[in-house]
Amino acid sequence: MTAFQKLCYDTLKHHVPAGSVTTYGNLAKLMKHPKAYRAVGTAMNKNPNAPEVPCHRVVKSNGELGDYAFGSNLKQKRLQEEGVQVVNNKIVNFKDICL
DNA sequence: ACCATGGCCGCGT
DNA sequence: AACGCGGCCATGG
Repeated sequence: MTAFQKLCYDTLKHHVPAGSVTTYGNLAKLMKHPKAYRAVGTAMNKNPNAPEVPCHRVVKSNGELGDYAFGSNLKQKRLQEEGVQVVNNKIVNFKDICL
């Protein structure tokens, strides 16, 4: 496990509660690596222990689900179980629940 | 050390 | 509103 990955997982775990979501780009900013959003996706893909580490709460900047290591269908399921509405592969009220 | 690839982003057309 | 395109950066071969 690299330091960068640990930073991703910790930041995510501490900054994004159930019921809300964030984006790869935003998570990168929170880590003080504003331009590493792409690398964040790579890290999420490695995804050590989901859903312990809530990588399913990280979505695209346009409100679409984005991908998921275990299938975007499962990502949607996980989100809905936390009360996040998803319709047509997009987050409902994205602007309101995105940090 | 080099190259390619990805759970991406924003801008321009 | 839908593409295309270049930029960015950690990983793996």
